[in-house]
Amino acid sequence: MTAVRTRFAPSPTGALHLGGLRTALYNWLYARRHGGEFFLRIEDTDRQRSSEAHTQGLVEALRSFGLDLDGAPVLQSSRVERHQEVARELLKRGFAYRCYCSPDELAAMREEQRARGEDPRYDGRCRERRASRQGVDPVIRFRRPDIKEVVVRDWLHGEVRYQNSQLDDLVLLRANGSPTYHLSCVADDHDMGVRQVIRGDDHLNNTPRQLQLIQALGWEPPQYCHLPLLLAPDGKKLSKRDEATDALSYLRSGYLPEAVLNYLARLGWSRGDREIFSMSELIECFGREGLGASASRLNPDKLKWISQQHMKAAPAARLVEGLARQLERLGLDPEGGPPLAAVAEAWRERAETLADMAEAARWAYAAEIELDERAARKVLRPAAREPLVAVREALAELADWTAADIHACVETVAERCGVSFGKLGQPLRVAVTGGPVSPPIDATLFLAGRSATLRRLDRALAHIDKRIAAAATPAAG
RNA sequence: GUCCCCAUCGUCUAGUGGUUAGGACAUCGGCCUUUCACGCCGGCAACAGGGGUUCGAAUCCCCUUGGGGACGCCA
Repeated sequence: MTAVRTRFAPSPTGALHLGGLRTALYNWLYARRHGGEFFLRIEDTDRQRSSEAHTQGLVEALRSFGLDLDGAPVLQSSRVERHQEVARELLKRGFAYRCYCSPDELAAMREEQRARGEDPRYDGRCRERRASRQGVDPVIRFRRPDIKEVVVRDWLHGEVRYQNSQLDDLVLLRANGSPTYHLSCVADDHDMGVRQVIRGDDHLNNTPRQLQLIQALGWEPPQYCHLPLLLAPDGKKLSKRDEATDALSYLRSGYLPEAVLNYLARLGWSRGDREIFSMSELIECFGREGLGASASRLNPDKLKWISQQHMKAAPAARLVEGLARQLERLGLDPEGGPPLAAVAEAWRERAETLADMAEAARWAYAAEIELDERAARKVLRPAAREPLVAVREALAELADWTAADIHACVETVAERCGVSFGKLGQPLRVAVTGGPVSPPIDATLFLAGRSATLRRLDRALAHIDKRIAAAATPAAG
């Protein structure tokens, strides 16, 4: 049995984006599924574009989604000495050489190649060079081995063959001595003991080069799995500028992390007809057999549905925690209103996200509500006055403010006034919540609390009276 | 341009030579109902095109088309 050690290796040049999160998830799931280890490596060898803030952001983002790491994150930049050592080793053993070509010279070379209709690639002009060039710091180039083809074995793509002639002598160390991607990636994976490299499809073409390097170093290559890319809903490439690609934005908008992960897992992976997975079920079920090879588009509607399914199943405590955060975002104070757990229970089946939940529960926490004009016009009409007055009285005298008692009370009043439950319930709902939509009326009044209920009923009654008065006075004009 | 990858309902997908091509989201009807939602029942909807192989292809092979990726002293 092979040991399982996976890693997620993003470069800290921006926030964690959805595609990256999915790659991280698959690596994490595979490791957890097989009792292996999952590492995070920050590929920050390009100091220009990397930032400390982004590194922190990536670490925190993974934590927010519950993808726990084995060991501390590895900063690639902290390993340059090791990379240089590997490069020197290659140099010593003749697998690499110093190249004195200037960037301008290389650009000119590529241009000529293109003009001649050839593929632009380094022609190896420094391969046999002995002498150094005055005042020029050389780069170290890998000496591509002289074999006819390289075969990449991939979980998803099977055997992918590359003609050696398509590969060229890649730069291992820059003129300033810093390592480039291929070198550091290969060296780090080896040193970290990574056995499964699960990464985006955009790396498939890099793999033959890395394989050659690994071979020259006499190391054991890892298993490869190149995942298809994620596309925007319109089928276009996911743009980094798009807000919807920032993984954390989904948490901010009130999606449960496990819902986002469930959704992402199912984009490119399946297990029969099953759609909903808890995190532990995901770990239990995840496997390479279920992986698909074609790119998939993001579908916000499906995400919402999955989110709702998770809202229905989530432990109350998780909902409460998230709801508190969302209420805070809306500037509402949970202290003044009903218990969050009660609100969460009332809405877990009718909110797609925690943000929806908070927004829908606004009336339960806001000091005052605003009457929805349409709803008020429709149900707060003169005919509703009498039943509302009656129910107000009955509610004021109710011994216990419980949902069951409220229900009985409303039912009794409706009967006494000769109207259906709904005919009384809807005006009541609009009076108390301001709008036409809320949980069942008994739960709604219970959540609003007695004093707010009575106060708002009085206001609604006043509203109706104003209407009656307006109708009595001939309209001007 | 060269190389590489991919291709089943609008979307996510099941399917691995013989199925009425299944499920889910969305959508459209209906039921339930105190509003909304949940839930339940039902409808619409797909094998990109063309060649092979085979008694038989969504499944295997080739070509075309379409989409994506890679061709850096970026990662």
